[in-house]
Amino acid sequence: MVMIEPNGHFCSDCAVRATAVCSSLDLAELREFDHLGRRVTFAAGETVFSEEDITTSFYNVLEGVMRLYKLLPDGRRQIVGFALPGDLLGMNIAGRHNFSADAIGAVTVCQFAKTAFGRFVEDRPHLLRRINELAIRELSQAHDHMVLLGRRSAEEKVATFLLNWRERLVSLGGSSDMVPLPMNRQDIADYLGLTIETVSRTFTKLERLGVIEIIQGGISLLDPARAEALAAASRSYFDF
Amino acid sequence: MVMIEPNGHFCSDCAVRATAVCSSLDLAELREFDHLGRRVTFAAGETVFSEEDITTSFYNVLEGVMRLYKLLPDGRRQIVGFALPGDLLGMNIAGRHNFSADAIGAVTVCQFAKTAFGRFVEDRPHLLRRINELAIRELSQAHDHMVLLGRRSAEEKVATFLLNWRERLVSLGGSSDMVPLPMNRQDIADYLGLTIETVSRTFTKLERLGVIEIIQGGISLLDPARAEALAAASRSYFDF
DNA sequence: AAAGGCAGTTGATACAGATCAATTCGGCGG
DNA sequence: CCGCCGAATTGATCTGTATCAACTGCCTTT
Repeated sequence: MVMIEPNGHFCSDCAVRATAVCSSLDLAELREFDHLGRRVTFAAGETVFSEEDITTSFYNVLEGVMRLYKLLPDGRRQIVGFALPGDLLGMNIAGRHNFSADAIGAVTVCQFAKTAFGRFVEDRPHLLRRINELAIRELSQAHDHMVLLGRRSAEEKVATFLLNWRERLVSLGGSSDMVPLPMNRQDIADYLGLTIETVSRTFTKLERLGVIEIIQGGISLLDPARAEALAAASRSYFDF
Repeated sequence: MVMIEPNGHFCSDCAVRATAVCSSLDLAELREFDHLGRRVTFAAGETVFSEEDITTSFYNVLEGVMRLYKLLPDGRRQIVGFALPGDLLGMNIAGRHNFSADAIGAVTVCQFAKTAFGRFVEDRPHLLRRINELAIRELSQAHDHMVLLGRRSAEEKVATFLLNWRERLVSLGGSSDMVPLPMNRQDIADYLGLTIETVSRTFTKLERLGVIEIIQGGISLLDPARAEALAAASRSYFDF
């Protein structure tokens, strides 16, 4: 973990300015906000915080991808989400994180001391409303993911994952046919409630079907419509 | 759906006063709040709102149990949660519910028009903070449920469900050995990502093990410690 | 360029839980 | 009290995914 420029950075030219929590702040507030956060960088594989830890900070992801996960005592892991630039981490009840977070590849976050951040939010209901909005959006995504985990087949899971991941990257300015997958197969398996072998086989199957092409560090989405059809729970491609 | 006493009720003697959103309101605010909500009753099996519906109201559960679920186009169902007295429903993004809600047995809710409720919240940050707290608590529960759906065996799922359900009922003043199950086996199956037959077999198994006794409308928890052991992911009962 | 190592793929087999099919139980109307 | 009907249970069998095991390919180190 490396801290850079404790205060030498300005929110006004931050990359995630438009999408993150801070989108609800005006210029005067932003200037104050500058002094609250500090940029911190984590190397690939480093743990940013652990499930049992007492929450002392909020984190705003600026660059990179993180895996958010929970472990069972015997080592089984469920990844509850991947965090991308603009995502806010650290909201919790009872003062403890409810999942762990690792950097996948290098990650830069904007870290806020919980107390200072709390004071800042105190008399800014619009910021609180923005935080609430983010929490509810996440809750909604969590519900969608429950459907996937509880009721979808391996093929549907993988196709859905690829499409959703692509959509998130597109909304951050990514291309729509090349889909980078910075996480490894095990991460994908633990996200989808599958084993690494099943994920691998399903990728291969989708490739054989001409839906995707497996390339270094990701996939190329050859047939998005077909992928949608495989992801959806419709009985067949053309039934209505 | 039956509306009773549009305004003849008082928040100050509401059953869920202490646990619901309204716990953050003072007496003066409560008096104002009286005029915002109206009590509405739903019969067993009635749908309170559907996933596609535009959100026009918030609902505060006063009595009864609701199932919250999402459907796939081909009819597969995932129950994302059960709502009990004190729970707040209707928080959403983009103005649409993100799941459907049915009454299991008779249900009474306190219904608020979204616009009026929104105005009331507007200049009451403490209420907003309370709502945020509830949203984050639900998000945390959602994460726990993802672990269950993605990484736990049928036996662990059922044992975990029974313990968690009991805990919720206890916190509402229920007894701790008799656990009523107002939902049917299909509901439990759709909540746990299992089939009805697997749920039934697992209940029978737990009964054979002497962990529970299956009784009308619920179970009796004979051996809570053993149930905990089955729910947890430890390798064995006594492993170090 | 060879060697080592880890991530990913592929194959063979096992098994938990799904599916299909009766059967039993319990509440309710006549 | 009897017969009906939906919910729950139980049984037999099937199957999707896990598990166990080997192999491949790519990057890294020397």
